[in-house]
Order: sequence, then C-alpha cells, then structure tokens
Amino acid sequence: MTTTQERTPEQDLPYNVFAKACPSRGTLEHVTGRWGALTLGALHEGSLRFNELRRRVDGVSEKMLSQTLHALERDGLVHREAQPTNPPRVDYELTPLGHQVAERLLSLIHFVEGSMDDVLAARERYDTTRGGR
Amino acid sequence: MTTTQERTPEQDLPYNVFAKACPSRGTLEHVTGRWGALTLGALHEGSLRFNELRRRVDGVSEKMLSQTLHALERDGLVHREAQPTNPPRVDYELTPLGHQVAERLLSLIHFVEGSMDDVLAARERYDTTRGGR
DNA sequence: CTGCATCCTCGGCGATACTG
DNA sequence: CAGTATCGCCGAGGATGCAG
Repeated sequence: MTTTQERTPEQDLPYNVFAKACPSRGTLEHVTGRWGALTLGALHEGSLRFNELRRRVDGVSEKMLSQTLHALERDGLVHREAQPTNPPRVDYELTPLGHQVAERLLSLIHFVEGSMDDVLAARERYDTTRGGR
Repeated sequence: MTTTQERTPEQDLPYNVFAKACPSRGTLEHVTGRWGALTLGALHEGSLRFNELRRRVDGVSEKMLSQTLHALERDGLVHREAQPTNPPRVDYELTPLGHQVAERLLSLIHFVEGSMDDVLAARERYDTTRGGR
C-alpha cells in the first residue's frame, strides 16, 4: 500500500494523523477530545483528586471523567496514585509527557479564549450576511 | 454575573473554557474536534478545494467535511472563495486568525506524532499490568 | 470519596440520492 | 465538481444504583 506516501510535504515520521489507520489519530482524539483537552489543561496546574477535577472541568459527568482519565493514563499522559486510606484518596497528575502535551494544548486554549471577541464578531457577520438562515 | 469569578488562578479574561456555559468552549470544540483539527492542519499548507481537502483528511465524509467547514467559516477561521466557473470551483483557505490557531494545533499534532512510540509503549505496559483486562 | 455496571436517549456521522 | 436533503444506525455520554 502506498497510502502513507500520499502528498505530505512535512512528513518523514512513521506516524501521520492524516492517515485514517494511523494510531496517532486515536491518541490525538484522546488529547483533543471534548473532555480530554480540559482534563489535561486542569491537571497542568498540579495534581488533583477525582472530585476536585470534576469541579474544575465544569459539566463533565462522573462516567466521562473516569473514562477520559483511563484513556489518558493508558496513553501514558496521566499518572494515577491511589492511597489506601479511609476514606479513599486518589490523586491524578500529569506525567512529563503529559505536561508537554498540556503545554501545547494550553497555548491553543488560551489563544482561543483570547480570540473570542473576533470569533464572536465573525459569527455575527456570518449570520447577518446569510440573513439569519 | 459572578459565574466567571470562580477560582481560576490564571484568568483575567472574560472567557474561560473550563466554565460550562462559556462560548469559548464551543469554539474550542470546533477547533479540536475530530475533523476540525485535521481540516485546519491540512489547510495550513495552503488553500485547497473541497475534494482535495477530502483526500487529505483521510476518512472524512462529504457531509462531515461540509459541516466542519461551515462551522470554521462561521467562527472566522476559514475563508471560502467560490468562483462561478463551470465546473464550479471553490477554494478554502485559512484566515490570519485561522493560521494562528493552526500553528498551535500543528505544534500539538506533531508532538503527538513524535511521541507515539512512548504512547504505544505506555499502552502496552498498561494493558500487560492489568492482565489485558 | 472513589469508583464500576446498567439502562436509555439523543445526536453524530455515514450512506445514499438529488440539484446546480 | 460542489454541495444539500433525508434516513437510519450506533455509540457517546448522562442518570441512576451499587460496592469498596
């Protein structure tokens, strides 16, 4: 198959997210996914416990957070530290790799936040031009 | 409203993705979404036509690409240029804002691609440790 | 408090067909 | 080629309940 030999100017790497079957696409989705991005972002400040995290990531359900954390832990981006105390206490923190990912993610997040005025203006223009349809 | 006054250490901005109702969260999802990220990434190299784009973003359906492009255009990240020729020709290209977003996105994408060996190793370890369950 | 498992719904998304 | 409209599936994801 020449599928990985398409027309990707900047690629010498064995992994390519633009290829459907590449495993990197799955990881990218864990990272950029709805809850993945926010979870990594929240954890970048320091380790947090499950429910602390749940508060920080406003709107996430228990199930989704749990699921997200598992995926990130499996990918080696998050470290889970369970302490056998009572009541149980579990801390989640980024691995070094996770921190590097989170940095890039936060750069994007902050940029988007800082651009919202432009985005909102663009939307208005778009909606108005098209007659609100 | 005091909703934006929670406990966000690094925030002085009016927008905060960690807040459920903040419009920035929607935009972030357009940008980091499954097809949004790849579309912006592909467009960063230069303008592309609809079906060219479809080829570059391997696996995207016509409908999803169309939908994705509309969302990004509405947010002011992509510019659509239709030429009334026959056969019809439509070019998509990033706006300046779109380029800035794409840069950050690509930084993340490339990092993830470059880390896949580590990620895959971590997965193996995770799966093995847990007895493949 | 930290986690699973189960149920159920809603909408993302692909396939197909049609228009300009 | 560049889209839009419609249908239908399947899986993401929320609500609830139970265990350690």
